[in-house]
Parts: sequence; C-alpha cells; structure tokens
Amino acid sequence: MTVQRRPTIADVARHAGVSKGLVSYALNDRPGVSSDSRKRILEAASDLGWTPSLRARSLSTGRSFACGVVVGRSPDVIAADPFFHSLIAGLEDVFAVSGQVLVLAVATPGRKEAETYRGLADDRRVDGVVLTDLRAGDQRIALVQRLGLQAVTLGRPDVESPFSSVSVDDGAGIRSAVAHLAALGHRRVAHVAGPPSMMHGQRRADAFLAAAADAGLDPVVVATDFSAAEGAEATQRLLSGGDRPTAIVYSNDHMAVAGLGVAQRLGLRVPDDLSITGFDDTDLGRYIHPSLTSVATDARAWGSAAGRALLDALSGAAPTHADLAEPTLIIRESTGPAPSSPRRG
Amino acid sequence: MTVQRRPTIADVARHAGVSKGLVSYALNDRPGVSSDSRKRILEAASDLGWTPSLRARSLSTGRSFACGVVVGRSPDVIAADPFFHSLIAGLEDVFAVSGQVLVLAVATPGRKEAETYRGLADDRRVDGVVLTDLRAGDQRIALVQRLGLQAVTLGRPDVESPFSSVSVDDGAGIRSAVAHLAALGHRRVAHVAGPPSMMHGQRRADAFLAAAADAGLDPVVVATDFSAAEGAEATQRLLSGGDRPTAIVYSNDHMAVAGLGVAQRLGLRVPDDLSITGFDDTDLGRYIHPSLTSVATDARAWGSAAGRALLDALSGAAPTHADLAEPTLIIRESTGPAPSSPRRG
DNA sequence: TTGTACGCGTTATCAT
DNA sequence: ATGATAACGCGTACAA
Repeated sequence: MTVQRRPTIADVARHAGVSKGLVSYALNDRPGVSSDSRKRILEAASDLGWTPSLRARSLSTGRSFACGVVVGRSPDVIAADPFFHSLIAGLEDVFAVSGQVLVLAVATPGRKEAETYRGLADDRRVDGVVLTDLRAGDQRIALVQRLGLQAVTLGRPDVESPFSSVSVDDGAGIRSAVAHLAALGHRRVAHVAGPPSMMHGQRRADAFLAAAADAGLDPVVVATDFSAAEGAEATQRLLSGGDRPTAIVYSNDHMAVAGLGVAQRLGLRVPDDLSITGFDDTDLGRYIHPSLTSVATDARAWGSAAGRALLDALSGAAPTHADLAEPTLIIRESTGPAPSSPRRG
Repeated sequence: MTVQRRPTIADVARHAGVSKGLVSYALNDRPGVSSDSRKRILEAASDLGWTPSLRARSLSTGRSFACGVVVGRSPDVIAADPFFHSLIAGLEDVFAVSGQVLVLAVATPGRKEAETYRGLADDRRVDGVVLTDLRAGDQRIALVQRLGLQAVTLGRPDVESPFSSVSVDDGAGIRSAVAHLAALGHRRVAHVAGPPSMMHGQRRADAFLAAAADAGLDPVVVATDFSAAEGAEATQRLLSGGDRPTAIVYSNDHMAVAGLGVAQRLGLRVPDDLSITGFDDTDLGRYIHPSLTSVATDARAWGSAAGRALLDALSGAAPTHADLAEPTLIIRESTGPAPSSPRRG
C-alpha cells in the first residue's frame, strides 16, 4: 500500500525516463528538448496528474505569485467607498486567470503605510503592488522602487516613475458636469473637493475651475477629506454663506448624498433651489430622492487594466501609460434649471 | 567586494560554529540545545540580522502563512456594503501583527465559489479561510474541510462544523428596533429582509417576526437579495399595497436609504407618515435627511475576533464559539410616533 | 541532452 | 542530553 503523495517533477522524470531538468524545460516550452522526449514528458506529466508546486517554484524563482493592494485611507472613509470593491473585482478578474493572488493590506494609524509596504516586500509576500489614491509628490513610488517591487499606478504620478500607469480622465467627467450645469443656467457654482494632497482630488478641482472659467461661471471650491462628514460640513458652510451657490459639484457620491441631506435640512429643494452632482455613480444614487446626477467611471475596468499592466511589468514589459475611456455624466433628477435670480424674480 | 546577500541559516550556523539543524532547533525554542549553544546561536543570528526566509519555510512546512476571504456576493451588492471593509480591517489588525497576510478572492459568475476555494487550497495559497455570509445548509463547510483548510465561520452554522465560530446576535438588534417601533405606537410593521438562504438574512427575519408577535403587532416580511434595487422594489410594493405599514425595518442601511427614496417619491413624509430603520449604522445614515435610525454592529471587532480564532485554530487549538457584544439601536430622525389611524383621524 | 548544484529551512536519523 | 548529518520539497540554471 503506497501512500497517496502528490507527484513531483522527479516522478515525472522517472516515468518518462529522462532527467528532472529536462522535464522542467519541456514543461516550460523551452528549446533544447527533442520532440520525442517532449511528448513522452508531457504524457507522463498528464498521466500522473502532475502540477507544479507553487511553493517550490516560489523558492527557486524568488517570486511569490501574488500582488498587493495597500489601503491607506482611514477605515471610515474607505468603508463607504464602493470604488475599492469594484477596483478589486477588476483586479481579481485578471489575477484569477493567471494564477496570481491578491493580497490586501490595511495601513492603520498604528502601522504606517511605509511599514506595510516594507513588510510585504522583505518577506517578498508580493511581487508587485497597485498604487491607488496617488498623492502629490508621492513618496510611495520611490519607496516601492527601492524595495524592489513592481508596481502600477492608478493615474499618472507627478514625480518620476519607472512604473506603468493606467489613467481615467476624471477631469473630463467634472467638465461635463460643469457644462451641464452651465447649460441649465447656473452661474454661481461650488465644488466640494477631495484633499489637494490627493492627485485625483486636486485634478478634479482643477478641472472644475478650468471648466467654470471657460463657461464664464463664478466658482468656489471647498476641500475635504472625501468623507461624508466633511462633505456635509462643507455643504453647510456653502449654503449658509451670503452668496449661496445654485449648484454644487461633489467629488464623490458619498459626499453628494450627505450634502443632499444638509440641503434638505436647510429647507432647500433639490433641484429647484439647488442642483447637485456626484462622482462614481454608485448604486445608491439611483434610488435616493431626488436621484443623483453623477459622473460614472468604470472602476472594474480600471482594475482589470491595472492588473494586466502589472502582470505585463512582472513579465518584463516596458512601462506603458494607458488612458481609459472618459467617464460619462449620468443625468438624473438632482440637477435642474437654475432658480431665477431674486433680482429678476 | 562581496555581494550583499541575505544571511541564511547556514551563515548563522557557521558564525556560531554549529550545524544548520541545531540553529533551527534553537531558533524554534525546541529542546535538545544546550543553553550555551542556544545563546551563541541567538547572538549570531542577531549579529547577522538573520530572519527566516518565508518561502523556504513555506516549502518545508507546507504552510503559506496566509489566510483568505472569498467574497461570494455579486460585486454590485458587495460594492456598496461597508461591512466588508470594516471586517477586513479587523482581520488585518490581527494578521498584520502575526506575520499572516490576507488574501482576498472574488468569486464571479464565471468562476464559481467552490472553484475559488479549490484554487486557493490546491496550491495552498492560504492556510485558512474566513467564511462570511453563512447560508442555510452551507456546503462550503464540508468543502473547506475536505480541502484540508482551517476555517472560522461568522455566525454559527446550521450544519455540523469542525470550525470555530464568532457570532453577533443580530436578532437582538432587530428585536430592539421592533420594540422601539412598538413603543412609538406602530402596529402594522414590515421587514425588508435579506434572502432566506443567507443565515443572517433569515435570522433577522425570524427575530422580526418573533418580536412583532411578542409585541402583538401585525407584521409582514418581504425577502430581497440585500441590494438597493430590490430594497427599493420591495418598498414600492409595500407602500402601494392596500394595508400600508407605518414602519419598515430594513435588513441593511443600503436598502433603508433606497427605501427612503421610494417613500419620499410617493409623497410620504418620514417619519410622520412612515418610520424606517436600517442595519449596520453606516456613516451615510448620519447625514441623510432624515437621519437614519439603525442597528449598530462592530464589524471591525468581529473581524479581529474571527482573525484570532482562525490563528488559534491554525496553531492547533480546539474549536471555540464566541459571542460578541449585542448590537445597539442608534435612534435618529427616521423613526417617530405612528401616524394616527385614518379611522381615528 | 543530461546530471547536478542551488535556494533554505525543517526534521528525522544517527553518533557522541 | 547534545550535536552533526543528511534527506526533503521541487523547479531552475548551468556545466558537462
């Protein structure tokens, strides 16, 4: 009675009457194997049901066959952001079919981001990482490079980077929102932005100001940390000030929903007194009342594009810079004609 | 000029003047090493800055030092559920300090759940998994056991299980919501439930019915898939029917917010005409108008308790069954006194 | 084409 | 009781 043991490469070699090394060559489709031996080897392998051992391969190649995402945002902010789930689903779409695995690490106040990357790198728990929420002068790029990891950035960094990037022109999304509002007759428009330290926060704010200038509008921008709390607070400030905007463009849906709550609490009707737009087109926006006009990006497609770019880089490809389809504005009930000005009414 | 190379156990052995094997024994605190040698070995290791190679250890022990979470819900449903982020943060709190890594896998319609578990298991990408969203007669328990993985379940399964479980009495949360509504004078109350196939969906529905019976209320339950879309649809049905409820208890916040939208669209005032309660106490509930009365659970604590239980199991501990603190009802603006009945008004 | 050394920690076996 | 030695896992790379 023989113990059920997983077949090793040595078993295959014995079975095919060749050496271990040759088996490895044959199975990796490399030259230097006669077609006769190759056939015998492949046959033996399939006879025995052999599959390579991940851990042995890992030891001899130094690769881990895993990629990582480090979540650096505070749990509260990220917890409510559907973007990440979609992104991760997109990454998984790609990783799953290529034998990679996705490692998710959370940087906490206690364990800083840099340490988290270092931890993943010095055990080489991952071969590469996806850098999300790019920041101005992002230190992580140099860090990750120094740690010897591959990476792909979501969006083009503003610093020198040896890594591929996959970008979405979220500025275009903001521009279409502003154009939509301008066409509806709004003049005094506000933007509840993300933090200027985050590139997409800043990029959207820049796009907002540029689009407002183009349309000859009177813009105002308030920065937040992307959380519902700060979104609500910013809205409160904007609406209780003297020269109140008639439209607010939010940098994400989450803040837009919170802002809607604030407006309603102040007795303003949306969109009659105030138009609002979100960003991300989350599921919920469709069902609230009024339903939310929002900029739709395809986070899942973004994730799979990023995953592919990372895998390419891991197999030695040169860095590339891909631009995904422009986001589109989904117009719903939360935007409407600007209220006629008090002077005219 | 010598190449900078990571010190191996052989280097430590040479440095300490002993054999490789003895070094391993010493470093793993195993008997058979004289205190003198042990001291020399530990010194040599720290001199050289030696740390064990994860991949070598992995190869020789067969462990991967990673744990997995397989997300089985459809991306749309999960994308909006903050529960997972908090859960994962809690798991990471524990894993990070114990050298484990969290592997996140997403089961898609294309790649079924069972295959996903199998994929993780036969390369032994993970040593154990966290089973979330337990289902009635959950097949995954037998599957995971057959695959030779350790596991911990979130909630007690209704089938024989060799694994530890960590539970939250979400039924108590629902009961407190129903009691709150009963105290406000509501008689005709509805529950927009999760799917009966999911244990927490069913458990909450059961708790709702039991609590309603206790309070002598007139209950109705509608099952959904936990999505905003079905939550909205269920609400529409409930509110356009003849004997309309004066209060709706939702099985999650997401559906409650969608339901709120539907009610407002129908011209109902919340809470004057209709009271609603959510479950999870998500961030957003605080900021919408009216703010949402909701059952608060501590998903992060749940995650870390589950993580600890899994690690214990991996180091050979017997299965345990832990119950976490009961969820609490956070009362906000979306619940109020029952409208006086038409007959009396 | 083939045999063999290598990567590296763990553990079983054997010697003192 | 201590310690050394060698086998093990398994794919890869290189010299023969």
